Amino acid sequence: MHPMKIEDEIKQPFFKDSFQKAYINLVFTAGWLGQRQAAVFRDYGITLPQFNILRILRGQHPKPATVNLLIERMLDKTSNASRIVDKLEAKQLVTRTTCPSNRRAVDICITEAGLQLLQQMDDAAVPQATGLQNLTPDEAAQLSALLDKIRD
Amino acid sequence: MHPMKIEDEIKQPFFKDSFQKAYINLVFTAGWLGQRQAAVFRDYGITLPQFNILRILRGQHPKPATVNLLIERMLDKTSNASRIVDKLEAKQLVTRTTCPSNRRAVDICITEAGLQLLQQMDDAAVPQATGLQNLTPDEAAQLSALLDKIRD
DNA sequence: TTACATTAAATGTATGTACATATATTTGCC
DNA sequence: GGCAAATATATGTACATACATTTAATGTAA
Repeated sequence: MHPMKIEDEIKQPFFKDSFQKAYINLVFTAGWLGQRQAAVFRDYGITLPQFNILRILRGQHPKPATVNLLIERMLDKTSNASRIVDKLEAKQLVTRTTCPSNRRAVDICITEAGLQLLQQMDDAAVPQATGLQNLTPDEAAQLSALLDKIRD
Repeated sequence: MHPMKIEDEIKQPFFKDSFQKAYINLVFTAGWLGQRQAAVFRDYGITLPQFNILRILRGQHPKPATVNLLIERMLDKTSNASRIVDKLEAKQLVTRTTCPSNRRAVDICITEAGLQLLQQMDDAAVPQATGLQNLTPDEAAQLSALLDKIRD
């Protein structure tokens, strides 16, 4: 199931124009990458969004983070950080305590177990498996530039 | 909330390398585009996956499609076509009848109302609103080539 | 023809997304 | 102080994803 042009992947012989083709390719490839990543994370008992939140928390450690800070730094701003933290708390990878200085807010901290899990994944070079290995550094930069331009 | 480099979007001042940056940019941009599309579809009472299935069914019309065929042509192969068809059936945009020649399979057809909805969206140039307007045709082709290479 | 594997679709369960709303706390203004 | 607006988080609901399991129909081989 290796090299495949996008036309073959979705069995659509042609596209209206290069814009439609690029769009479909973009959505498809993002899903493709996400699924590969998810498969790796599954071995560690967490999901990609959970991993991303853990990573943010490690960046703050030993300082706590609030839900607001997590949302700010997440890739998907509209997702529900609160419920992702629920799952991490259930796995005892993070702790939740109401912030003493502002009792509306919640201080979220990564636990020792959480840090160990991330370390274990680092050691296995999991985050490096982004799946863009087929590009040269130059091509990766080109890709970033094109994507930035889309959102301008 | 317009031009923003990816560093600003997720408030991460720098990336490990151009691969990590391109990866994060790719996932973020795909989500960004998806959200814009979803907002447009909402006006028509359907979601993006529902729209994609309707489009496939129109391509087959007046021949029916099976669930298997839908999965083959969908962008996300692992999603659950059966349940997306449920929603379309509830809105009477498609019909489901067991295939006479193979009673395991189900013949799915787009209804007149479904065709009219798509026509209405065509007229409003909804599918054209892919959001890649900022690229030149050349850049769109470049983007497609890079994405194909990622999956090689 | 019965028995077993294969195929097509549906269903179950956990997770996440998207958006609206609710609850509690704090802040600012009179 | 008291009250309205703003803020921080949580909850509700609909939809979709991801993957395992189930149900029914078909194919195949002893």
